[in-house]
Order: sequence, then structure tokens, then C-alpha cells
Amino acid sequence: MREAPQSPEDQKRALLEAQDGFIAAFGQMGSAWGISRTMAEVQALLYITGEPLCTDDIMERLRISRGNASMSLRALLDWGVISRAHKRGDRKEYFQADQDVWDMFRAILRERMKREVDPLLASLHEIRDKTNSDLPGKGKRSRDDDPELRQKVDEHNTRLDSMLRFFETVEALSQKFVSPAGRGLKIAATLLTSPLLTGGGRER
Amino acid sequence: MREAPQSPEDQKRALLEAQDGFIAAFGQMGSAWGISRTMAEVQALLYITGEPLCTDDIMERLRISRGNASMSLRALLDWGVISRAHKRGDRKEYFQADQDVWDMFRAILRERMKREVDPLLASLHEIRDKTNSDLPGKGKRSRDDDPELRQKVDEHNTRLDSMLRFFETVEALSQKFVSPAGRGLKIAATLLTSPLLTGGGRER
DNA sequence: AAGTGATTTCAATCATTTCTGAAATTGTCG
DNA sequence: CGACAATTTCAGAAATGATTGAAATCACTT
Repeated sequence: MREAPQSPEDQKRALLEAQDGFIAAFGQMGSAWGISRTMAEVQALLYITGEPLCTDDIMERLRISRGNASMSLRALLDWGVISRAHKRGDRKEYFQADQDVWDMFRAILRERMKREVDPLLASLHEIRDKTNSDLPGKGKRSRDDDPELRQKVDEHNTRLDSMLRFFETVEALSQKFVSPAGRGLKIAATLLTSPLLTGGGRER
Repeated sequence: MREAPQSPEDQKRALLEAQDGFIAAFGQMGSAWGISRTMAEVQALLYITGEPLCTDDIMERLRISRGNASMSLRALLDWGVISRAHKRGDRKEYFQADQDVWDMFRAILRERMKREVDPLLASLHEIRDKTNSDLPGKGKRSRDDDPELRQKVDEHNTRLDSMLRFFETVEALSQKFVSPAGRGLKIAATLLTSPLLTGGGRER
């Protein structure tokens, strides 16, 4: 409902502002999920911009130092959510984001599973094994056994096991979700219309 | 394969150590996912212990201050992953964790969606609306229009839209996943055996 | 309504993470 | 090989987030 005619300059400014809004929102969210704000912002900038940018472009647009830009870009490359590009006759490196949102998130998911779920699982396994050899199961019992303690140990093991099973399921699921390109969307679509979800349940 | 006979004291110590290992691993993971380490540890302690504990129990076991314990417990209550309990003839409040891992994670998921995805979605909508009124779509074009800019704006809108669609899907999925109790596991099981996942694909 | 113990709050402090900027390194070209 | 631009590294500075502890508040009881 705006009446004021807009010059190309105004339009351009408005576009940049809108992009900044997106970048800020995305950075915000990233930091809540344990990704550094800057890293998320760089990703957002490359994504919303759609074209390859060089380190200086990013430094200028995001007002960050060269060091920070370099390290964030490196991390994003490691995560596999952006890639290098080159312009002929230009010595600088350019970077661009994967344009498919699902691919991007699958890459992030894959990386985080590897980094955070796998170690937890390993540590859970270790604890379980140690507990079992130190405190053998119902099978044999030493004459010193105290029934109350025995029960606590059993319960501990039960809970540890259900936690293990949970994370192993999550892990397996994420592997499935993550492997072949383009799958994420299909899975989501299927899930959203699946009778398991829409049917049966007595959800109000 | 241990030979040394164990006194009940040894067994008890071993149990506590194993629990501490679990608590540490869980706290570690929590902090990587943007939940404060202490909050995650309190949750882990209540979970692995299985019985109601009071503030002092938690302070002592986790070596944290009263203030910290109080605030962490409050936050966990807000998230709906632990609940209050009372012992008759005791003025203190006790707390216990939900014993179903899936329920627990569904509660966490619900809370995080509410806190972090919803605001991002809102902000994305706002940006889209603002951009559209400032820079109207292909339909009408002012005489000042510059085709190159126009194209950039269109691309910006396209990317914003796919991001929006992505998060709306995620949101919808999480709602489905989160609503009726006990669903999570069933969904996971279905997904893991679904032909969509195991069949078709040419995953090496 | 005063006393008592439990609980919450919050300013100050402490710890951790992130960022900067200058120096070191890498890679390219003549 | 030098010269030079681009990039990386990293020690310390700055920012952010978590924790403490003591005082205030709350909720019973007598």
C-alpha cells in the first residue's frame, strides 16, 4: 500500500536491509543451537546472496575481522555446507553456499552427529561395559551382595540401556536421513501425510 | 574377568562412579547443543538415579551452589522434563525426572522449537512481507526498474521462500512428532523399516 | 505475628567462547 | 629467486554466559 515511487537506489537499500534481517535472524538461531553466531551469519550471507563472495566482501558486509572471516569460512568448508569458487584472472578465493536448504541442513546434521552424538554413545558404551564387569548381572552374585544395592544397580543398567537404545536409534535415523541426496524432503513429505501421523491417534 | 571379590562398599562406589561418568557425558553433550552444562547434568542425575532428590542432594552430588541448583531445577521444570515430588513429613521439595527417554526428548524438542524456530519463522515472515511491499513482484514494475536488480530481488525472494518452507516443514514435523505420548518411538521404528528408507535408493 | 527453614533472586565474580589484528605462512608471477 | 598479494594462525582482548553467595522472600507452624 505504499504510494511513494522508489528509485533503484531505494530498492537496492531495501534489498540489503531485508538480507541483513535474514542474516541476523539466522545468526541468532545458530547461536542458540551451539553454532557460533558469526559462522551462522557467514553461511546466511552466502546463502541469501546466492553468488560467490570473497573474504573481503564478507568482512565488509558483516563487519568482522579478517581472522574471524578466515576461520569461519574454513569451518563451513569443513562442515561441507559451502564450497570454494574462483574467478578467472583473479587471485582471490570466492565462496558460495549450497543452494538447497535440505542439503545444507543434512550436512549440518551429519557433522553434529559425528561430533557430539558419537562421543556420547562411545562414552555410554564404555560406562555400561565397565559397570557390567565390575557389578556382574543377575546371573552370578557374590556372597557380599546386598539386595537393595543389587536392585539399584539393575535399575541403573536398565536406564543406561534405554538411553543407549535411544541414541542408537537417533543415530541410525540420522544416517538414513542424511545419506542419499534429496532424501530429506521426501522423507518429510511422507511423514507428514503418513497414516501413522495423521490417522489413528486421538489427538484432540 | 575380574577375580577380586568386591565388598558392598566397592560396588556402591563403582555404581556412583559409573553414574558420574554418565552425568559428565550428558552434560558435555548438552553444552554442545546450547543447553547449559549444569542444567543437563541435573537432568542426567535425576534420570540415572531414578528417585526423587532434593536441592541439597543435588548441590552435594554435583558440587554446585544453592542458587545454581535452584535456577537449573526451575528451568527443567519449565521445560517440562522433570516434576516436583514430596515426602510426607518433610518440608523440602523433591524432584524427579521423567523415566521415558523419548518423552524427555520430545519435551526438549518441543521447548526448543518454541523458543528458537518459531522466532526465526516469525522474523522470516516479517522480512518477506516487508520486502514484498517495498519491492513488488513481477506483476507491476516501476519505470525506474533495473532488470538486474529485479532479478536479484526475485532470487532473494525465492531463497527466502525455500528457507521458509523448510522451517515450516520442520515445524510441522516436530509438532506431529511431539504431540501424543509414546509416538516418537513408533515413528522412529516405522521410519527405520520404511521402504522409503531401506528400499529404492542406490546407496552403494 | 514472630520464628524457622526452604526457596528464589540478583549483583558481583568467574569461566568460557569468540574475535581481533598483527605476524607468519603460502602461493603466484615476473 | 625476490616481491607481493592472499590466506592462515594465534596470543591476548573483548564479549558473552554461567555460577556463586548472601540477602530477600515465601510458606508454614506455633
